[in-house]
Amino acid sequence: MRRQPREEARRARNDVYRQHILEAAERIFAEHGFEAAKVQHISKLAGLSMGTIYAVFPSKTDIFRASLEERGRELLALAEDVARTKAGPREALSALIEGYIDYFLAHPNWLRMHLRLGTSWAARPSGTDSRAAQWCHVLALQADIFRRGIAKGIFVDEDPLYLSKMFSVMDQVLLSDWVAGGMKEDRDTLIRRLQDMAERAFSRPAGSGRVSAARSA
Amino acid sequence: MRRQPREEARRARNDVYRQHILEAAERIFAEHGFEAAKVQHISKLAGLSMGTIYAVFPSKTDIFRASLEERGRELLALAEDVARTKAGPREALSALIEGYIDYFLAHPNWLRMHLRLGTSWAARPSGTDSRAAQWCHVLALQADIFRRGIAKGIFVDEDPLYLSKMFSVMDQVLLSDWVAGGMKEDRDTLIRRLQDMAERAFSRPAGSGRVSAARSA
Amino acid sequence: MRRQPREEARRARNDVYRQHILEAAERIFAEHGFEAAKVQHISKLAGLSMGTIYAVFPSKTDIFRASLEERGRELLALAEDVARTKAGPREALSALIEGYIDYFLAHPNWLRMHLRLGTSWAARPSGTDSRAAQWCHVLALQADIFRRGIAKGIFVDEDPLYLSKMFSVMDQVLLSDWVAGGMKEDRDTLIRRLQDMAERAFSRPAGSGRVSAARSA
Amino acid sequence: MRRQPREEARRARNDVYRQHILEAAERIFAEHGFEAAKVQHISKLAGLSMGTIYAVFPSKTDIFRASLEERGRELLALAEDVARTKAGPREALSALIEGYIDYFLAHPNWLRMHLRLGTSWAARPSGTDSRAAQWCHVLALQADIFRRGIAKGIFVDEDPLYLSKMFSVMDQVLLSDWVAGGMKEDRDTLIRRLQDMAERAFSRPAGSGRVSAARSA
DNA sequence: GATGAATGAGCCTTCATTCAT
DNA sequence: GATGAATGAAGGCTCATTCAT
Repeated sequence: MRRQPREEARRARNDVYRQHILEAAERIFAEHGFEAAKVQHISKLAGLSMGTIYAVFPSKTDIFRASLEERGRELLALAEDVARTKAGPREALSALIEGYIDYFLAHPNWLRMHLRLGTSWAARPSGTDSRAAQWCHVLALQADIFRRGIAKGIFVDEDPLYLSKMFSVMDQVLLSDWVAGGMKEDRDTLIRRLQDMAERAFSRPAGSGRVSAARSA
Repeated sequence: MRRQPREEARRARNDVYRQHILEAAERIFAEHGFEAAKVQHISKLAGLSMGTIYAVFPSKTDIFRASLEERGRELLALAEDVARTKAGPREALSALIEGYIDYFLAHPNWLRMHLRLGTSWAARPSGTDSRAAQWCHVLALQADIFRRGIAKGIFVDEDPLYLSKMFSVMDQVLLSDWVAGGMKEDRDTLIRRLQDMAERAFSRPAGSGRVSAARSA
Repeated sequence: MRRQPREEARRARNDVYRQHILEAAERIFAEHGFEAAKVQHISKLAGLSMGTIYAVFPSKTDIFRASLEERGRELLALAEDVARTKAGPREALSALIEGYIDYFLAHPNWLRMHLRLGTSWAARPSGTDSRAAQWCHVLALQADIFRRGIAKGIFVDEDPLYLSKMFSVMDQVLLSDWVAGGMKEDRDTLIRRLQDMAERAFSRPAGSGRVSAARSA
Repeated sequence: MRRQPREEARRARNDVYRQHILEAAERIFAEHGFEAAKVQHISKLAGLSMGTIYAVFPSKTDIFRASLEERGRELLALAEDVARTKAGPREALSALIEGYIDYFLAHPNWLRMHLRLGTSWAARPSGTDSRAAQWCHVLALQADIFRRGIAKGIFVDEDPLYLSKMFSVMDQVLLSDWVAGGMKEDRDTLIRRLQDMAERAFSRPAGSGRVSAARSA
């Protein structure tokens, strides 16, 4: 029973280190990419010794994975939350947009790191890692929203997963464009721009189906 | 005059090697990314010795750059051609879609490699290399098409560069989705899907013209 | 104030390594020459890992240069000291002989390494490095002693730089002969042999030149 | 019997190649040193293909060795000739000086290559090769001249091999100084300078020793 | 427990040597 | 016989990981 508090203390300290390391790592990974990033740099930036880093994470790859998964989990939770609470597909999409943009604004390094990966929305990421599974999960949740929207005639009749991927990259392009442009626009402008784009890209054109199709050709 | 044919032969052989190496390299780079790709692997896949590889390319980095630039140049030429010959913004966009899809279908590994980079449409690509400049050029050409379309009231009134980036990733997502799905759809289906998506995403919604246009200007 | 000792300790350890590596390297370089010497060998001989070697010296070339320069600096200091303190050219030469022999006896591997270079007293050493400049400096200092001796009618009327080079190789031959012969003679014998040789080779023969020649014998 | 002429022709052609390659090699070795010299360069300079080079010499090392031995043999022959024909030690030394200087003036690249080795007069040259043996032979022949001179009271009473080595480096320094200075002095000046130096360095000083000293002056 | 110096496996690149033409 | 393109073993250097303090 005496060991309990000590164990707790250890765990608490470990968690503090964990977050601290992840933040440093994200910045390094964002700036150099996985391979070019040196654990030494992470250690320096975090102000922790190599030993401490390796006491918390078994390997460089694990740090990377952890970052991807941890943030991914948060995004996933966000998507799940939206999927659970928002009945209307349009409202759900709108909520996702707000949620994602807020999240990325809060974690710009992770955004850059994520953008660097590029393959996120591609098929088979190099490692058969759980990060891919996670991302698939996010895409699936989004796809589900699209599926419901398609069924209701709100969204265009395309493969929901395809729409889901399109949605994700739109999100990413918007933000990467924002990063590239010096992060000048404010949150609401970003949200509106993405809302507009999504509205256009995914909404079934008025009167489409049957008749008006002739006009769109 | 006797030396001429020999020199030509050498050059011809060198070009064959060059293409052969680039193809092998693109596959390796596509699968592992630049850093994790080992020249040894490229050499094995190409069925050529290290020495031969290094007789054609001075370094691993040069192979990478060459691939990016060579293909990039072709894509750029394509975009320039479209920009020059197609007067109407809508026709130009349509021609780009056909051109890109045909090109990527012919070079799937390069597509994957390109997708891996991810940063193409992001701000500051890792190296201050000409590849970035090239990509910027492509984006600028596309942006010009959008600018003309916006001026004519055909496309939505958004930053043309932003639209240009969106267009590029849509292209890439479509194709990466196609790769992920086992390359089942045929060319025309792909083109139509992308045409539809672009039409929706970039065309000024019917009725949005006229009145509100004044405000947005 | 706490960091001071740690920093000092690091520096001290680094210096120990530095000397240790240089000693091992000198032996390897002495035995194989620069190109044929493998860093691996140095590492093995020093009992240090590659990483440690490269933590102290940035490159193989730097190890070589460091050795040449470090010892060269000591020799240069010796020559400068002699040039400064000894008024009479003959005493100066004598002091140089003692100094050099003592120095080389203390650093036989460096002697062999230096002998290998061979070009020390030749025109254009391979690298346009400071080592050449250093050696030139030593030769110039010696030449100055000869110049003064020539002016006083003590030394033969030849190009001082030529005499300086001759003097240097005599030194080297004596010692290399001593190394080749198993290092049997003691310090004083070596010094006497070189003194005698230098006396004969450089002193103005009796009766040559004017009057005072007689006194110089 | 038909094969004989063909065999002879082959041998003759081979000899022409051999000399041609050696000359090119000497220049390359002189300029870059053994390790840094590339067989490719030798091939280019000689205007012969790699295959031809390797048809004549089994390896790069063999080219080097051949050059050293071939020229060394000529020098050895020269020394042997002098040793055989010149009775008086002083005349012999004088003849050697003329012979060496003429030889080196005729083969400046070999001189530079030889100077680069540096170890000629050092103890144990890296390879236990015949070149060392050869050089030892030259040194021994010279030593014999000195021995005779010492016995006659003409030369100073020092180890003849030591004197022989000293003589060799003096030769080399003189020539390397000449090379360094832009090869301005003419043959006779060089010979006189070396004669003077040798006379001073090796001759028994007047009045040293008893009787014969008078004669030696 | 924390440190950071030490380790050494692994990669890019070169060049002596070979062999198909 | 001559060619020179192709080969691949080997070496300099880096950096993820460990362990003595």
